[in-house]
Amino acid sequence: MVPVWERPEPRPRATPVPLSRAKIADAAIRLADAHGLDGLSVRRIAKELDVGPMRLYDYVANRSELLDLMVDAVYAQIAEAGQHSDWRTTLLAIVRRTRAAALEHEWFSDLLGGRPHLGPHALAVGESTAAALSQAPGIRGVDDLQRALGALNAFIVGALRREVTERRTARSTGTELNAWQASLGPYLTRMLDTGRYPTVARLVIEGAHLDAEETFAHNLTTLLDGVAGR
Amino acid sequence: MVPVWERPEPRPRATPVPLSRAKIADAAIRLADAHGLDGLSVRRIAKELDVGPMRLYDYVANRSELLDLMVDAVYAQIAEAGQHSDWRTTLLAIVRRTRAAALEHEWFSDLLGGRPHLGPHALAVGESTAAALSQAPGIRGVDDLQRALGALNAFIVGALRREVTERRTARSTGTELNAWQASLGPYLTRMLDTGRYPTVARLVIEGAHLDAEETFAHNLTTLLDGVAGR
DNA sequence: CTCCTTACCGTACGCTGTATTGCGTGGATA
DNA sequence: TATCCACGCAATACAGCGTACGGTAAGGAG
Repeated sequence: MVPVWERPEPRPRATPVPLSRAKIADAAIRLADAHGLDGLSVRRIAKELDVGPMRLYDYVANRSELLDLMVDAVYAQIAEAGQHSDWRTTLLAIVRRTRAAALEHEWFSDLLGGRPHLGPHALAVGESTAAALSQAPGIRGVDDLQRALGALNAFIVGALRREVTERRTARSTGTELNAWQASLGPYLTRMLDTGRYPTVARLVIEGAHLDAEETFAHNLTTLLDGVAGR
Repeated sequence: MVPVWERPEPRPRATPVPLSRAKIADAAIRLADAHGLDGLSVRRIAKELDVGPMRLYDYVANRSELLDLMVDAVYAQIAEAGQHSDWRTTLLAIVRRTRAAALEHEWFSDLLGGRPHLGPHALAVGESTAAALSQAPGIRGVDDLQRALGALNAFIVGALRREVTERRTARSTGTELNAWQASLGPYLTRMLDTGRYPTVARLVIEGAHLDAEETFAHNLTTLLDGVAGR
């Protein structure tokens, strides 16, 4: 089976609102932004487009192909980060856009690292990243590049997942304040009061005020320094 | 609502095979190992235990609490990494066990970073990690520790997700060889032949032979050097 | 004008997680 | 020991999911 991006879009019939993969992806993204990935069903997308559920399967083979489409649409956003003069600013631009995209479309972080991203825009981002990284000092051959790329991607995936997860729990316990205070708070408090987790306790108590963006940037810098051979 | 780990297990009746949270988690883990997270349903677990589906809801509030239980069971495995004399070997031991667990239970990597891990064993692992890391030179205060912990966790989550994903696609295209060769292979080949992704092409062609474990260890070392202020 | 192909759509199936209802039995109490 | 009640357990039911399938109607060709 040929991947989604390669199949020709079925020629639209003379319908009042002809469908297209882009339209489907847009609707899906809108829904996922609003209700999360769990609230995203083929049927809801179809309803959003005023269409029977099975119509979508003329454009997409699976639900997961639909997710691929959404992911690549986000990569298109990310790919708009231009090339800069030196490798580091280029990388910083790409990563910053990635982070922005992940915070705008939180479901994106749920999909990060979950399946290979092979869409054309994902490849474009990968190309820019690899090209920039290959310019770094300390990257001598293909092996160095592959390793460094792995480290960078791992950090991005992990950090963004973490940040989105934190943001979500903060939101769910913020809006419904009693939830945190009535269940997890006391539970955690009691756990920490056992004295079995002194370091964690210190972290929870003393260190809640770190700015997420600053932390992200700091760690990214550290990592880039590391792979660039300092 | 009190979290799973805090609620008392319902006292088992005099049934031939009394249920327990541990037994449920075991069965669930067995099934998830065999059929992945998608093949894991409450009903199948119940059938595995020769029990009606709703029986499980006496021990667990919903499916996601069940996943929490499974995750914490894996953390119990990881927590067996003992303490060593210096911070670095301790960390290496923990991380190595984590990687082993993720490769043994591939679904674990799907859950990594997806929701806060607050089970008692997860907390224990967190404590060991934090305690070890706080001994590293270059970590001066709580803020440094929090940042470094974030970087380390991000790397672990991202790297393991990546590795498991690669292993999965390799397996699915290895067992069903024509699948890769007949769909993704040509697609990728054609994409790379466009010349739009030269660096990626170089990576795909020249650099497939890197050992996963070695790469992981290398990058981990780099990162630890970085956060420890070298 | 007729026929045939083909794009489309409604219906249906097996599955999911979970709420609810009712039964039967074990243990505490008189 | 007899009684009763509470509670452990099962079966049924429901809404929603992804998607296979078969009929229908419409467009182009002869």
